[in-house]
Amino acid sequence: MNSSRSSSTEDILGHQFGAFYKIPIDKFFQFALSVDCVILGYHENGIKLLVIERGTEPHKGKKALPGDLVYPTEDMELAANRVLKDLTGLDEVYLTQSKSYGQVDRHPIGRVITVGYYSLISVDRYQPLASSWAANVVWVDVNELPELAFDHKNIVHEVLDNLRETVRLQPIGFELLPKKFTLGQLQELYEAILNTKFDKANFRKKILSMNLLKDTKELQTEVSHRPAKLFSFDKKAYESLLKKGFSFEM
Amino acid sequence: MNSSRSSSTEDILGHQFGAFYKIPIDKFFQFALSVDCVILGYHENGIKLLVIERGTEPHKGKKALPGDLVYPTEDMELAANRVLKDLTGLDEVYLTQSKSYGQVDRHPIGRVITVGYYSLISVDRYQPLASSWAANVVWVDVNELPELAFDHKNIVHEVLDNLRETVRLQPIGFELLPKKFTLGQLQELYEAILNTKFDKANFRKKILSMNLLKDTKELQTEVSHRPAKLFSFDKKAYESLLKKGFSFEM
DNA sequence: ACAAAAGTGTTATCGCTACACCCATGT
DNA sequence: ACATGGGTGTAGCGATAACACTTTTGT
Repeated sequence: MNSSRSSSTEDILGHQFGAFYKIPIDKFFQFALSVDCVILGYHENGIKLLVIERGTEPHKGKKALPGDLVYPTEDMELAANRVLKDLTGLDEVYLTQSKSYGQVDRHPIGRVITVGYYSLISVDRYQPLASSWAANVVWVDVNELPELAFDHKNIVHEVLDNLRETVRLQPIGFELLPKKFTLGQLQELYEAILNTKFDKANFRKKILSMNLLKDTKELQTEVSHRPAKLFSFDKKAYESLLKKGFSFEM
Repeated sequence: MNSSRSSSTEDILGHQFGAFYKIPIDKFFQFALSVDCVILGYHENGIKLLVIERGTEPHKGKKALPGDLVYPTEDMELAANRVLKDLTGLDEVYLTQSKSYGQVDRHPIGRVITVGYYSLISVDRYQPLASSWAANVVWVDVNELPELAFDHKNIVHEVLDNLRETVRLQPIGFELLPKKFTLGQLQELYEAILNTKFDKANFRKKILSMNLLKDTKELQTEVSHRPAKLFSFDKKAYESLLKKGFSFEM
């Protein structure tokens, strides 16, 4: 792709500030790009993060976000999907770009820019792949994070901040639940993310009044109390409401 | 910094997926990194974007976001500040990272990843620098965007979406106004960003009830109607309210 | 019978909307 | 005097918080 790149001192990129006049353009093509995935799930009333244990230096033995270098001819979104798929077996899940991190000294081997991605997955769909590194994968509670390699702690915290904002304004919480869920589960999920308590009656009235949930006519089974109705998120309804100016808010 | 980088096939970075086993690590250090700045101001009841006209190919003659390549030893936030300072003479203004853009084919010269930054400036503080390229700098209304080079239109639109969300949840609108402003100006600003109308009385009651504005005891001058009080944003008050669990919302 | 969580109804209050009205200044 | 935007008060409505209560299942 760039084998024929000019290495003259001309301002080929057209940047206006003269910052790199007289500096060969090749000198700027020294960066590597990686993606790091913040994969979140919901389990046992808590938000859980998928981390791997590093087997090599630097930061050997520490927990880290799953990630990888991006190939020079690979779109970075594709790379993030690749990491996610390799690790969890899942694709077609919620996957969104977060921030980028590029401190000069963040990686000992050279200038590596990393782009954070975050993914919300339904834990019941997750089956760790039977591969050599699967043994190193663990879920940790986001309220009890271990020490993480590189600047991964920053990445996670910024994602969680972002999630707390987004979950209030967009119906993405459902990504963390099974297709069919009870209102109780939904409420507990919101309570876990936002670290609050809601009144049961009021929570139900609010969410049901939005007409975003479809009653599946099924009931919970194998619970030692009154079984709850199972609902599913009605994406079609949401999209048609959006067009009419509806805005989700919790 | 990376002149001593190993080019063995070892998995030096410790990535777990085997994606690049047998591929020399050097092959991954072929990216360039740039920053592109979405510099927004508020003038004549509209949100304005600072663009430059490109003098060189590709996209010669088109309008583009001001940006530059990042030096291999430069932090990208620093690069964004550099671009902003070179162009507007301003520093210490609101400058935040937006998304990154890395489509394989987004730049003809090679694999250039760009990180979008956005900045909110008070137009009354802006003085275009007297430099050779200053003549190519223009403000355009964000509702009447010209064709933009590269994927810059995407960048601008994502920043504006982001701004509309953020301005409702954080008191950043003030960055676009002079230090001292009237409630009328503040209301017009919110109306311009969110593309709505507010009731004057209600807007005032809401914003004043937050106790975030300091009455400067000064009045507007040279207006042909009753002069308005001038307020300033009380950052101290905001920060101490934050600690008590206050959350801004408009 | 009891525990445990599902599910519902009622009331009081708070906040927001809509709208009417007055005020100070320049022309 | 009038035009213009600044600035304020209030009545009514709707959403929400708080809380009590009933229902259905398993043990």
